[in-house]
Amino acid sequence: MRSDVKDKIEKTLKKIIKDFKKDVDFVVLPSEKEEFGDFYTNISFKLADKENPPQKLAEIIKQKISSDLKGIIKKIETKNGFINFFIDEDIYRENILKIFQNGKEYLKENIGNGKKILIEFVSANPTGPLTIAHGRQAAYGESLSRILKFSNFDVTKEYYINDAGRQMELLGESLKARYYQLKGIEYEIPEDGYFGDYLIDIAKKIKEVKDDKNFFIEFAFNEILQDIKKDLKSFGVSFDNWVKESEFIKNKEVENVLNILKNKNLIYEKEGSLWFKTTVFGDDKDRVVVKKDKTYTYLATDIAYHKYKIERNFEVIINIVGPDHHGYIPRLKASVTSLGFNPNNFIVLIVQLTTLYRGKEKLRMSTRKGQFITLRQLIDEIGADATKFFFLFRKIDSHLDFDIEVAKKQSSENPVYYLQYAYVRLKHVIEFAKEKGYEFEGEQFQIDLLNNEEEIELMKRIWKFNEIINNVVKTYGVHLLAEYLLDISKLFHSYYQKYRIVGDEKELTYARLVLIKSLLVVFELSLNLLNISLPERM
RNA sequence: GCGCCUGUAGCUCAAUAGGAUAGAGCAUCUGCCUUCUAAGCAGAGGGUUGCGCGUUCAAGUCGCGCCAGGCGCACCA
Repeated sequence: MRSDVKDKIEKTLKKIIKDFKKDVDFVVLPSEKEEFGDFYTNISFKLADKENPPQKLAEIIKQKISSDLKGIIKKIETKNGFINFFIDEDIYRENILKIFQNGKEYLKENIGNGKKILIEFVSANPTGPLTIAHGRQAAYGESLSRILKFSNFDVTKEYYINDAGRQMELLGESLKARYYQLKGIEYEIPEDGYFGDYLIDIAKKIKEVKDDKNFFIEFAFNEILQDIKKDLKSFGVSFDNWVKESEFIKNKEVENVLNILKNKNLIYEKEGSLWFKTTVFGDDKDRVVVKKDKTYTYLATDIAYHKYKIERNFEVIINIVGPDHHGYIPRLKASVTSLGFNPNNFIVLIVQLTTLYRGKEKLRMSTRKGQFITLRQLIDEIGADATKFFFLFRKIDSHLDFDIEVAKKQSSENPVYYLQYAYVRLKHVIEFAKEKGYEFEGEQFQIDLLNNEEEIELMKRIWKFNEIINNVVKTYGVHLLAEYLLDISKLFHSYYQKYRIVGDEKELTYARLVLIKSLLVVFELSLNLLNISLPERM
C-alpha cells in the first residue's frame, strides 16, 4: 500500500538523520513531475549549513539509504538538492492484483481506529424549503461522513431541528394569513413573516382548522419537515438522528445545563436577563441566555444540545455550518469548553455560499421574502448527480458561482458525466470480455505484460488512492477525491482510445483485464464515497 | 470600525505541512468514428497568482500593510 512505502522512506530517513545530530522536520511527498520520480524529500535543505550545502548532503544521504530500500525503490536520484525516489514498478502491479483479488476491502485503511465522531450538518430551520446553500452543505457532509466511515471512524450524522421560538410563531402566523387569504378573508402576513409561495401550497392542504393555538405552527412545521426529508432523500443524504430543539426545553435540560453553568459561576444577571460569561473563553462579549421576557435565546437551547452531544461520548464533534454562523462559533466553543469538552476536538467547518446566476443576473436569496431557488428546483433542472458534483469538486472555502443557464446548457458536458462515462466503459469492457469467453477463474495473470507508459501511469494513479483518502481525512477536503477521480478518468479514456483491451493475445488481454477490474473497484468505491450514482449505461 | 472567507488563464476552479518549469475543465482553433459506447481521443494558443514590503536556501502558500468582493458583528434562528 502506498502509505506503507512512504512510511518506510520516512523511517529510513529518520534513522540516518541521527548521524547528523540535528533534529529537523522534513517531508516526503509525491513528486509533481515524472523526472522527479514518485516521491521526493527536502531533507537535505533542512540539514544544510554553510559547510554542507544541500547538494552535497543529498549525495551523502543517497549513499546511506539506497541499500535499505531495496525491493521498493528502483532508483534514487539527487537533483537541485532534492532526493527523488523512483518506485519499483512491480509494487504497482502487485497493488492492482491485490485490488483485483480483494476488491475495495484492500483499499480500506484503518485511519480512524473506531474513533467516535458526530457530524451535525444541514440543520436548516423548518420554516421553508431547503436552499442551494443547504444543498452544498448536505452534499459535503454526506460525502465527508462516508469517507470517514470508510476510514474506520465511527460516524453519527445528525440534524438539529429548530422547532422552538419566535421563528416558529412567525411561521404559524404566516400560514394562518395564507389560509384566510385563500378563504377570501383579509389577513396580513406579519412584517417579518414568511412570504414564500410554498406557504400558499401548504395552506391549500388544510382541510379543517383545529381549535388549538399551535395548530398553524404544527401544520406548517410538519409539512415543511416532510418536504425537507423528501428533498434530502432524493439527494441521497440521510441522517442517523433528528434532534428537536423543543425537546431540550420540555425535558428541562436547558434549565439543567444553565444551573450547571451557574454553579461554575459562569452565569450572571444583568438588566433583567441572564448572561453567559463567554468572554472567559475568548468571545468578544458575554451573551444572553434568558431574555427579559424569560424565554430562552437560541444559545441557551444550543448549550443543552451540545451537552447532549458531549454526553454521548463523541471524541470529535463536527459542526458543518454556513458562513452566516461564523460569529456564533466563539459562543459554541465557549459552551462545549465550559462543559469540559476539549475545544480542539470541536470542529466547525464553514461551507461558503454559492452565488446563483441565471445568465448574467445574480439571484439574491431570502427565505423570508420567498425569493430563492430551492434545492428541489436545482435537482429537477440539472439532476442530482450533476448538482452534487458541482458542489463537491470545489473546496468548501471557495465562494462559488453557479450559473444555472450554463449548468443546464452544458449538462452533458458536466464533469460528472465524464466520470460516469468512464465507469460505464469499464463495466462494458468486462462484459464484452466475458462474451468473448474471458473468464477469470483459475487464471495465472502475467501482469508484467502491463508495461507501456499509459498502463504504468494508470497503475501509479490507482496506487495513489490511499494517499488521497488520507489527505481528505486530514484536511476534510472532499474535493480532493473528486479531482482524483477526474484525473484518473482522463487517463483511462485516453488509454481506452489508444489500446485495445480485449484483443487476440490471450495473456495480454487477461493482464489488461486485471487493470480494468481494479480500476472499476476504485471507481465504484470513489463514486459511492462521493455519493454519486453508478449508471448501468449512458 | 472589528472578525472570518475569497482574489490564480477570457470564464469556473485546483495546487498535501512553504518546495523544482503554477495545473485542470469550459470557451476558442486544428485533426480523429468499418473493430471493447465519440457523453470519447490527439494537438494548439492562453499567466507579473489583486498590489507592496518582509521572513526563508525556496512564497500562490507564512507575516505585516493596502485594494476589491462575500458573509457576519442581536435579549433573530
